[in-house]
Amino acid sequence: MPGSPDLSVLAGDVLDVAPRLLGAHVSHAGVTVRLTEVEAYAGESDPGSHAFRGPTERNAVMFGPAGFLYSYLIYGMHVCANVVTGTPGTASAVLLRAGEVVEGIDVARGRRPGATDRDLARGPARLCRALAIGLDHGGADLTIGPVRLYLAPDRVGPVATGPRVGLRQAAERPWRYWLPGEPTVSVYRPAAPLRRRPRG
DNA sequence: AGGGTGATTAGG
DNA sequence: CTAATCACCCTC
Repeated sequence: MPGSPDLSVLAGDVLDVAPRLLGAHVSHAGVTVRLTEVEAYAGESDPGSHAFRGPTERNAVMFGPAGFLYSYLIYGMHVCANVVTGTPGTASAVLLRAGEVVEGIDVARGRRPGATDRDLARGPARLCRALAIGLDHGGADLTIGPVRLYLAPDRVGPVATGPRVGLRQAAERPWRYWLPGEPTVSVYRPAAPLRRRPRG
């Protein structure tokens, strides 16, 4: 259910905004997902962020105003989606890591053959697949569409935090946020160490 | 536990 | 141009 279409809260600090996105709804092309897990990326001050080394063609939208979509291709196969936050110049964003399909589940099933309902949007690339979010949607205004974001009108209960998934840089920052107890929260191994440690 | 896949980026 | 890297998912 749509909350407020006013996304001005996204202009705040990304560490405040990220947990507020839990419980928000993302809608596109017949499917709606309720977010259960996100990660904060703090732009040029964050070694884990795509914007750490400054503006490039790919990350340009992150340097713009809040409320736009940053989508990118990872490992030659998968698309991941972020909501741009903060004020122009800050380049911060929130990665949409997982959610529960609350609308259009038959459509989502068709896009994720073989997946269980729990896994339909469990993981950032799976979430994009279930929602049919592609690279073309990068730069889209989330208040106008086609991809729409509806913030949760009220507080959503307890929020858990922990290290972000899959990063080798700044892996210790506890900037992953999720709704504890939700079955749709993604679970993946931490990033592999650069070199194997000597046995011990 | 291991492999697929191709854009993006820095550097010569 | 080359080579390294990569905010992942699937299958074995």
